[in-house]
Amino acid sequence: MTTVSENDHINLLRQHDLRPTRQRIALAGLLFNAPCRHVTAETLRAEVAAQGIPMSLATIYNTLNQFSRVGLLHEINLDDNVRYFDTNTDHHHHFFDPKTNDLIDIPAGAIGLRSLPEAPDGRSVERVDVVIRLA
Amino acid sequence: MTTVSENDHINLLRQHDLRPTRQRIALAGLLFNAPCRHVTAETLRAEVAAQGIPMSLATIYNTLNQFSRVGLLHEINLDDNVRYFDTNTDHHHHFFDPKTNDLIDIPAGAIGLRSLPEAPDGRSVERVDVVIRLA
DNA sequence: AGGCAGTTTAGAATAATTTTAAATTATTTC
DNA sequence: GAAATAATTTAAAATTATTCTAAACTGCCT
Repeated sequence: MTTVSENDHINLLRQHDLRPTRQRIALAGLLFNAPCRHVTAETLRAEVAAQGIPMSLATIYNTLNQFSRVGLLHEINLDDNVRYFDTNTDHHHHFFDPKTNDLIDIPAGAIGLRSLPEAPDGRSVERVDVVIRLA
Repeated sequence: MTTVSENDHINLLRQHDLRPTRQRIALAGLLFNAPCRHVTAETLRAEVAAQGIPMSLATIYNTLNQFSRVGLLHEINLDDNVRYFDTNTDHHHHFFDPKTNDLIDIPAGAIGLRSLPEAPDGRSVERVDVVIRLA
């Protein structure tokens, strides 16, 4: 009864020193089967519930944070004070629709940044994030 | 006892259909005397307290939201789930230091954006926000 | 199978913000 | 200028998102 992608996810978890527990495998299944997803703890909880998988909200938060920490997810903060998690961990940018809170990925190469200002004093640039807000 | 800048702030408030109450005048004084400030409800509350002005936290939140609504402030959301308010309402970008949560303004002209992707279907671009995250 | 460490869980705790309804204060009217 | 009116402020409760706690559970190693 163990599907192919389930085994992939078990390996993925092991590679990141995360025990492949039932709930982590289920969440990996929801997150990593589609190519690029944007979820919050609540949207993910709704999906989990829709599949009838029993899981506490604390586990969803813990798992999102763990996946983030090991680099399987990327965290984004937008207007509403809710954490979004993006399964696309490549460097990229976003369209954001403030009406629906929808996010759409933009590959890093699709936006050309010319003439970035110097970082202050001894600091360096870690990353440049562009959000194109839609009307 | 009414200072020049206080009268300016009273006019500013009136221009935006906000009654010049004691607390709105005090907050305008703290916010709009310096050229460009980044505050949160809590940092502003600390300043208010330091000046010995009695004011409830709810009023600070209400006022920040009202100033924002009429365009006197601009709201920014960053890593920590706290709302920042920027007294610079021109279109501009930011350096952000995740260690200290400091924000530094970057004038819009200092960043050249080439080749923005098309907005999806019938949507249009409202604004482009660039955050340069420092390490 | 047994034991241990890592996980999950329900529920309490925390943090940021908003709401409520009563008290206060700025404006309007006389 | 004082009374009436409507907007504002306030303390406290409510709400929302998230984290923490300590007990129960489960994967893993032998």
